[in-house]
Amino acid sequence: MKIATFNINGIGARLPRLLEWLEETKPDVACLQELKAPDERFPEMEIRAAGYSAIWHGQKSWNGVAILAREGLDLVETQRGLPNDPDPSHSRYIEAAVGGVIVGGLYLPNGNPQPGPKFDYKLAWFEALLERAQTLFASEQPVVLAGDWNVIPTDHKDDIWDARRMADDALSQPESRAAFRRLIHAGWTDAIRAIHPRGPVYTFWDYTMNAWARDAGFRIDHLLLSPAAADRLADAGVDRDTRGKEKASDHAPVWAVLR
DNA sequence: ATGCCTCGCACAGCGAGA
Repeated sequence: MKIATFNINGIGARLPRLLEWLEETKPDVACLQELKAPDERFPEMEIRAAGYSAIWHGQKSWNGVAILAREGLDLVETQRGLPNDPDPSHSRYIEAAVGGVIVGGLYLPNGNPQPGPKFDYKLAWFEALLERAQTLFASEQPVVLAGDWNVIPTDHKDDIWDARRMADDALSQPESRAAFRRLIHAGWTDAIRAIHPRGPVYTFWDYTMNAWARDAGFRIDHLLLSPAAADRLADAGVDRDTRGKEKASDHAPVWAVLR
């Protein structure tokens, strides 16, 4: 089963690219972030015509998450919004049981500028996610937490093209990284690094600064696997080509295959 | 140090993204 995550940066502007990507890469499950649309503007008909059922948690202008499942797979919502979400007005989490796997689709707050209230919110939201992750972990089911985590795990060139340029950014702060690392220490597996232990693997390239052409990117979109899911991990990667197309999102899709 | 670009909203230019 191939599970992907893709921050599309606007379902309205990105729908043609999204449909093209679904057709080309055929994920079984796709977590989407940054719909930037209220529930009633989710293009359910077009998604269904592409061969996918969907659940979504929209919001006007900002945030918004969805989970798509290929026809034939039962998609059963298990959570909408995080329990103990510090600000439920943000639509940042949706979770479903699909194909025997629990899939949590998340859009972690960016947190800039830091320090400040937005960074505090990022850390508070992370705490609520850690609680949910602990509950899911304890279930001993195969679980995949997939999304835009807005955390660059390390300063290594393998995760970021130039750590100094991002030193003051919320994405690379020690507090953000510590929260991410707590999941790794608790036994969650970073699918990309399990398959590609070394070498640059970027998932985001800024629209500005000619970042894509210079490969000035970093890694913030992750799939974290519970032990029962990690035992089945066969492959993982980034659909870099998607970032190079016209009218592309600034994120590329990331995926993992479970046996 | 700032803007570089893009999105949504709404129809100008701004907030937000990362």
